[in-house]
Amino acid sequence: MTLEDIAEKAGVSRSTVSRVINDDPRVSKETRARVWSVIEGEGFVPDPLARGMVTRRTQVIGVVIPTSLSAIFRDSAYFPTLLDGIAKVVHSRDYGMLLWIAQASEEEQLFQQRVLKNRLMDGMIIASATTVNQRPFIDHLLRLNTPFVMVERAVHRSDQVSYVTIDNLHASQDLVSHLVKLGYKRIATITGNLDNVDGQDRLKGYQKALEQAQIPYDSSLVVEGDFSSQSGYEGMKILLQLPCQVDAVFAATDLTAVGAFQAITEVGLSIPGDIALVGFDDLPHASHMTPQLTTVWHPIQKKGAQAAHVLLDLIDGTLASPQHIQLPTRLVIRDSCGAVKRQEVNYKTNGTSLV
Amino acid sequence: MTLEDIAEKAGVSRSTVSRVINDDPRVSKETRARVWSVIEGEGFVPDPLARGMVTRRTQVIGVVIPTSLSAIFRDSAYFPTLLDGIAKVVHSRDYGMLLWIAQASEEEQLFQQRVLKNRLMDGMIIASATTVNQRPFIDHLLRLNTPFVMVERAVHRSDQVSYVTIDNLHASQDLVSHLVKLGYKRIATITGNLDNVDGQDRLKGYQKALEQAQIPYDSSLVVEGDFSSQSGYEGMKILLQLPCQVDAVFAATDLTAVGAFQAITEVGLSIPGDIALVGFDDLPHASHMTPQLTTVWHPIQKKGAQAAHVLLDLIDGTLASPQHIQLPTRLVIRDSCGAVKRQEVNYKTNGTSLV
DNA sequence: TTGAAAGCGCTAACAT
DNA sequence: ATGTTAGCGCTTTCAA
Repeated sequence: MTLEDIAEKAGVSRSTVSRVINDDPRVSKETRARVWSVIEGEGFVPDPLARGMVTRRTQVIGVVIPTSLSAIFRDSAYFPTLLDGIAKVVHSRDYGMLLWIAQASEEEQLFQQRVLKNRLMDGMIIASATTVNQRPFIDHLLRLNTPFVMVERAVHRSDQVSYVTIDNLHASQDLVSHLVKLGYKRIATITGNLDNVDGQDRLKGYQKALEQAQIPYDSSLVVEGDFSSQSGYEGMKILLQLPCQVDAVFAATDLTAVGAFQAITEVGLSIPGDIALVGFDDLPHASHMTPQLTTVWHPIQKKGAQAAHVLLDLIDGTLASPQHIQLPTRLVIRDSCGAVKRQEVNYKTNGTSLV
Repeated sequence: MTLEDIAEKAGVSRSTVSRVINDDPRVSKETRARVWSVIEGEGFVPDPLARGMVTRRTQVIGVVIPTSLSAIFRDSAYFPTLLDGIAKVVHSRDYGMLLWIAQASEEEQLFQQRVLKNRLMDGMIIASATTVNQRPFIDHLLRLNTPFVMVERAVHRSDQVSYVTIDNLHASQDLVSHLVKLGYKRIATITGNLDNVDGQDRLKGYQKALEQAQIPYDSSLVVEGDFSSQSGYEGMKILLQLPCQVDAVFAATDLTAVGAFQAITEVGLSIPGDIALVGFDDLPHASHMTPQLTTVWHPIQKKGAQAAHVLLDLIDGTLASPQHIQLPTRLVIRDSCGAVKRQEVNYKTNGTSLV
């Protein structure tokens, strides 16, 4: 079934059918109605390949989840939530979504090549990247003039790159300041992946909070993790061995907090009695734990949705690059920081908006 | 950059370049080498649209996550793990993956139409469906002769449909039989979505285990859920109100078990002391809980990988539909069923293979 | 072993 | 308001 077939059945030329399909005003009411009825009757859908060939548009965008973080994809609700937000917008604007998930075993470069080689995409969303490896990738995209949006603060060529993010630094700073205010003295942190801007900024926030409270920075209280729960578990083991007793821990993500939680529980210590624990993200994990986790909520789904909107607008030409969007976050105080005792707290009712 | 450009630079015709790219043997060694060097030198990649236009192949498959379960997508590691398995194979076989996630608010029919309308896919993987709504969808796919694979036992036109699944019925039966053997008398279940075959089969397994143990079936011990943790929470609340004391609960998925866990903990009861709790899936949740959850492990990632292989083979013509593949499962006995006390158990060392 | 030419199904410029 | 025509960049006959 082609345009030609429809044209014949409707007694018009194929250009007229094309015009009807593309809502070209230069078609009479009667013709339009007649053609539409044939199209509907036959259940005709124009071939996207043929159409793409001439318009140079595929109505497909790519969503890239790179090596460094694809393992986290499975264990945390972060990426699925982000994808959900992206999908919502992408589908409503009649686009498809080509998903690229890097394999753990694979060279990052090979992965990038595979993605870059695919010419089916009108643009792409980069759902996280390392500050080092993103460079050649981004340079390539810029050179090809492919529209793209990052879902974190761009550090490389940031003046030319669009992104949607949150203020990781200040959100973390406020979270750690909250611990300071509660009287904790030996506050440790298990960081995220420090190749990643989000990880870097969360560490900076921790440092700033201590600095502001005039607590001297102690590098032995900083353990490098990678956003995974395993790194939380192992990081916490290290912190528990320290001669000086740690009294509070900031895990760079809720998933990491889950790992730390397990390590703390295993040695028979209690939260927050012996050690306070806070996370970041407000994933479902956070409210399913006992005690419930104090954390930073941020609009993950909306982040995805915004990124999709920006990308699609960039593709449409409605918007010009670069767009730098920062979404608000919120400190969610629950039980694990020791601020509230024996009382259910839910961010919906108790959230303190800080941004 | 087109074939023509390469052809000119290499001093051959565009058909020859096409032959080189497609590994046609009818090209001399010398010509082949010369053409390749130009291709590489220019970083040329043939346009997939133009190519697809003539071959009727896009090197893209669709992965469909329908309405009924897209909410779960965010909260459970199930779909991400499945996607990871699919991606692994799909990418290694040089295919792309168009992801279709239904929106909660959206009509199921509209969603199906959107997916069906996209003619960019060579085939699709249906990652779960309701037994009712899958019918028109599957009929349509069959009519169009589109290759597709389901990731659950097909009930509609199963003789013509390929699928990759596990034996939900016997796995559940063995799990509940395990509870019976431990001496539990009033075993309840919070089911999965009963519109879904996996949910149905897990309930049937529960019923069979009781029947085999000659425990009379009590419908008040069966609460209908939908795979979500919230349904576990709410279902457990109902079970806790029952006049007769429930002593064990089979949640149709680990996520549901997490919800039930919370409800049990909230009223001050202990697991497994007061109530035993078992789940299904062996998601990361299961081993992160305290006590760790007794559950059924199944190869989710492999299920995705197999489905992808079958689909790609179907597209290649290497395989003929229908393929019915059943993957093995394993009962994972941990602490929450009360079989083991104060001792760490990991399925890697203690898993009892049942299939 | 290579080249010339037709054509996949559509859009868009041009003609009427 | 509608039809005619020329491609988009490939693969694939058919000829040589």
